[in-house]
Amino acid sequence: MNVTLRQIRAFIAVADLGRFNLAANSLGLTQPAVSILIRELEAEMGVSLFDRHTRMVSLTAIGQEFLPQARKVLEDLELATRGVRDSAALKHGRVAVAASIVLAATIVPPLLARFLEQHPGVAVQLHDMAEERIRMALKGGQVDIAIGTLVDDDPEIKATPVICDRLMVTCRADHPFARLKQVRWQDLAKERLIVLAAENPLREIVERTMIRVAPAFRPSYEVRFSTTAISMISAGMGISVLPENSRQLAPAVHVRTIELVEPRVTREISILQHRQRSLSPAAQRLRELILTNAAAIRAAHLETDA
Amino acid sequence: MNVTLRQIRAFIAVADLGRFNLAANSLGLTQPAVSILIRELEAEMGVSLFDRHTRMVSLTAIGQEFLPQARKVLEDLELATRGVRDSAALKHGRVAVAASIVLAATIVPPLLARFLEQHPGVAVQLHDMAEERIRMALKGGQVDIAIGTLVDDDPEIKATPVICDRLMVTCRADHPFARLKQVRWQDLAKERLIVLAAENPLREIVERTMIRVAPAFRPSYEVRFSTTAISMISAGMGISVLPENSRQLAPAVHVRTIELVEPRVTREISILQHRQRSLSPAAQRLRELILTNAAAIRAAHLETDA
DNA sequence: CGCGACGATGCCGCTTCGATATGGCCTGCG
DNA sequence: CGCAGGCCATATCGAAGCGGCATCGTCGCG
Repeated sequence: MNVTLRQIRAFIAVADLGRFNLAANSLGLTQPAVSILIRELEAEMGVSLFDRHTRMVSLTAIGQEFLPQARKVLEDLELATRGVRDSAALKHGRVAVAASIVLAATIVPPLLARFLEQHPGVAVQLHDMAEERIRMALKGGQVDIAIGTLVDDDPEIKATPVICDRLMVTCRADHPFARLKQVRWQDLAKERLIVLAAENPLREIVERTMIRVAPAFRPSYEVRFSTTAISMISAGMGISVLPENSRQLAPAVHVRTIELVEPRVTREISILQHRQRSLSPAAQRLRELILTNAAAIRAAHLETDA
Repeated sequence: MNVTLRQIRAFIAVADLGRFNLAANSLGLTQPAVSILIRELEAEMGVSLFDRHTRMVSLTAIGQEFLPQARKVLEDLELATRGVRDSAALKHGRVAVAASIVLAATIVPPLLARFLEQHPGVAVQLHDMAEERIRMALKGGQVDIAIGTLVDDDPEIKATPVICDRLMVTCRADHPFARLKQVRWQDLAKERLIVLAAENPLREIVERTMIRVAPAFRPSYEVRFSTTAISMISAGMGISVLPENSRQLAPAVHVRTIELVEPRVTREISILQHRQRSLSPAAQRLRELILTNAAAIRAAHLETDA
């Protein structure tokens, strides 16, 4: 059994048009070609599908039964391929992107907004999650791409750097630091420092650096979310070391961010993706958009805050 | 747009088997051929459907989306063509059916008549044969289906019950029994009983029952065919226990059938078929027709006789 | 570090497909 | 009643598509 699509297309055309040569025309073939296609199909099925009167052809009972089914097969195929093509063309499709809570609240939304503007048919899901969970979400396939920091190299995950995020001191406007242009890490040793919970990759970075300039130093508070840290700063409970981006989370009036030097510490924010899995067209496009726009968008944001 | 069935078949095979060369094997092609088919399909759609890691291939998100739809198209096509082919077979097929001599003379012919009315092109053969030979005819493939009784279960034969046939006393109109509504088995003990030959399954049933109510009883005559038995009854030589259906064989004026109780004995008449062999469309259709019509036809027959 | 498994690619022969030409049949018209 | 015009079937030939073979590149495993 080897019915071909060409045979079926010919069958439908002849059934619809009632003449072999008309059908041939509509298929861009010649009449003998159609004749042969129909003959093959009939041989395949072991029945004649058309009654050939000299003046025209008409469907046999069996042919009539077969026609709607043949139509449906062709339609379904058409639909399926169009679905795929549309996904490819970003007319629809979906992309799930993960981002740390801070990034999901700062630089990511404008990027997604721009993406959606260009591709309104695509469903975008933003999963904001703790940094440390991103890796698993990528591996598990819950998200297509992620925006975040890769602390240690993972063979399964590919990272493409997008922007560099400086670590800054965040303190209240009435704190002595607030009037300085720069603060050194060792200046932090005398302060009450609010740090993030141990699971957060940022904590690791802060600790590694502090240990070099003030080995005996102990943080005063430990919180899970940057937003909490900022609230505490705002309440005068201490200061914190946070990525530059978090500045956008702070109520601008009460809190200041000051450059932190000796050493300058940056962390790379990258687009993360599973190394083996290829990106869907939508994800692919979003990735490109992020790569080309991220710097600009970030710059714009910091400016408006400053 | 010109997706071909070969491409789709290749796509499904690769998706299922996870390797190009395995898929190629299952399709009866070589690996490069499959490679090209997939490449063409992907080009057609404008997306890659598989991620090729060296060790194996896996579906992309879009591929996963496409797979079930592709499957459905192929399945629908398969179904449609099979439908047509079946219809074709029903147009000029043949079916051989076996039935016991009694059934072949009573309920079977009207069923075949109705079948032929609906499917005039089908050649139907009715093999009337002794009950005990039916099983071999089925196993040997001489007949497609049979109508009869399956005495003991046979693993090779599948039985679908159609109607229940009561055992009745058959006697001449001037016999004392003829005026009764019911006769008990033990009443038979004093009669001259005509029984069927030992090969006939019915004989077994009659004997088993009689032995319980009259252990010492011996039949007076033994014949091979029910028709013979009825002729003998008609000649006043004795009475017999026969299935209700045989009544139709009796010349109505001279012979009566009376209900036989204590116990009521019935035997199931089933459609028999070989368990392994699948039925041809014509046989399949005949089987359905018997199942839906047998009861009605039998009822009609008994009524006209009564 | 080399071997083996797997997919991609290039080349060649064959099958298949379709166009052209032609023939047969029926119908409609003169 | 015969001829002309549609219409489908058949035959032949050329082209293209398809599949097999050989080979290459790559990655993973021992």
